[in-house]
Order: sequence, then structure tokens, then C-alpha cells
Amino acid sequence: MSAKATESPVRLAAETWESLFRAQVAVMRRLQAGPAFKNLALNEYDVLFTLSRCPSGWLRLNELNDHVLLSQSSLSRLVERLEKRGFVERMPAPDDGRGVLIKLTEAGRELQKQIGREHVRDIAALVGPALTGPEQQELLRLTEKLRASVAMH
Amino acid sequence: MSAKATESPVRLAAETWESLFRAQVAVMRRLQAGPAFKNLALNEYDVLFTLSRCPSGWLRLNELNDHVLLSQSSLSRLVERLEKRGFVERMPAPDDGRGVLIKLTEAGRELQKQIGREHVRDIAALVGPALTGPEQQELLRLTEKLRASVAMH
DNA sequence: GGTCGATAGATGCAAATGCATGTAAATCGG
DNA sequence: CCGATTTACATGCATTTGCATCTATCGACC
Repeated sequence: MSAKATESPVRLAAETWESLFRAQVAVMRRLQAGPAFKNLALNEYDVLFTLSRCPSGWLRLNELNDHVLLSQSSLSRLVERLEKRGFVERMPAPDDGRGVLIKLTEAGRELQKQIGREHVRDIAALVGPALTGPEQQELLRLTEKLRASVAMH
Repeated sequence: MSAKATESPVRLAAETWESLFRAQVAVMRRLQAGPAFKNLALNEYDVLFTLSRCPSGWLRLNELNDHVLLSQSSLSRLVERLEKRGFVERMPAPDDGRGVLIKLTEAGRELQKQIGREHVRDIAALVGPALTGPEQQELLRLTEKLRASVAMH
């Protein structure tokens, strides 16, 4: 398969993406099946996770939208639901009257940590046996390079 | 980031997965924005693509379900819609009275090819400039290894 | 052969999603 | 400074999704 792909750069790129995508689907299937996502959809956890990684604690809705694979309107309503459940807080952006700032509540931070721990265990159980340490480091490097390149147009 | 991850295998696995996932989101965002997915959702294209890659032409619903990130019921209805639109055909499985076999119609095959061509161009434009040829080959190898390991429990 | 648990797929229904659009605020061009 | 364009987010509405459940068939076991 990859032998033939070397013949054409376009074909190689397509097969690489296809393989990356299938691997993501396979891993994601397993993760979603775990008990960690019983009470919180993947996208909801993703929002809590992204917020937990934010140094200032506050993030704009449109910044959040760059990280999540959701339309703007869906994210808007997802955050609305998280707010109703008491996991995030909203606040009008001080420097932009149109904007909204989001941050985790204490309950949200706790929930993220709890799910995050299970999540990390599940990931380690899936990825750990699949690739050696150096292979994981290389995969990390390559995907980060890909993401960075795609992000800057 | 990856320097610290070397301290712990669990942490390295988690960061590797996180990076893979983010790269997938970043690339997918771009692909979905393209005109190729104007008339067909990603999951719908994915089904057509999977069918087009199947040697016999026929696939069971549950086999399809392994490739797509969708619940069984959602896939059932997705195929139903594709059938109504004339892109796939259904047939009861000859060897299993419960099963259903799916295959592309001629229109479905045409649509898959047409979208596939645009899709491949978009992918090449995103992945090509991001990674060198050898890097793409390595990424292909690693993700394939990961997928294979995860697939066999 | 008959019973029982497992599997394949369909369906009712509530919830989530995306598209198109609305509103309000920021930015630009003169 | 003012009108025009763009940006940020919200909302109405139709479509899609998942969960729970249902039906039918398969397989194992006695």
C-alpha cells in the first residue's frame, strides 16, 4: 500500500490522511465506549478540557470554536447547556461588547479532572501497547507539525 | 511539552493521543469547509468511500459500522437516506436472515469518485506542505500500526 | 426438535446539530 | 463623524444523532 503511494506525492498525502483518520476513529470508538463518557458527550468534555488548559481561565467562544469540531451555533448551545448544568460560567467580554468569556466553575473543574483521569488511563491502555515510546514521541512530533502547518493557513 | 512527557509513559500516551486528535480536528475543519462536502455529509461520504474500496462490492451494515464513527441506529438511517437518494442499494444477506448487504449504485459510485477527486486535492494541499515525503510515510506507518493494534482488542 | 441467550437491524422519541438568519457591536473608508 | 461592511454570538427550524427498545434470526446446548 505505502509502496505504491511513494509513486505519487498526492497519493501519499491522501493515504496518510486516510490512515490518520481511521486510527482516530478506531481509538475514539474505544474511548467513547468507556464509562468516562457516560454523563458527558465527547464535545462537552473537550470544552471542559480546553478550558482547563487555558492559563487565564477565561476563553472567548470563538477561540473555543477553533479547538472543537462543531459549528458556531452548536457550540453556543453546548456552552449554554454546560452553564445550565453548572459546569461553566459566562461573562460579557470587557474589551468587546459582542464577545462572551467562558470559564470553568469549581464543579466543572472537578468533573474535568475526574473524567480526565479515567480518560488518560483508557488512552494509555490503548496507545501504550500499540507503539513504543520513541514511536509515540515521533507520532506526537509529526501530528503537532501537521496541526501547526494546517492552523496557519 | 514532549520533554516532560518522557518522564511518564502514561503522560506520553495521553499527549500523543491529544496531538493526534487535534491534528485530525484541524485537518477535518478545512476539509469540511471545502466545496466537496456541500451536498454530502462527511459520514455519508465515508460510507460511499468504504463501499467503493470493498472488493466484492457488497458490505454488511455491521461491517460498515466498524469504519464509521456512528451508532448502529444512526448508520441504519444514514444508509436509508442514501438509498432514497439512489446512491446505494440494499439486499437481504443470503447466508443470514437478519443481515442486510449494501452496495453502491452506479450513481453512488460516480458521486464518490467525483467528491473523492476534490477531496484528494484538498488533502494534498493541506498535508503536502506540512510534512516531507519520508515524514508522511512514517506518519502513515505509525497510524496504521496504532489502528491495527486498537482494532484487535 | 425446543429453549435460551446473543446478534443484526429497525424504530419511537428526546436531544444535539447545522444552516440560515437575526441582533448588536466593532471596524473601515470617506 | 457617518454609513457600510464585518465580526461575535444567539435563535428558529429542519435534519441528524443516540439511547432504549422491539422484532427476527442465529447458535449453543440439552
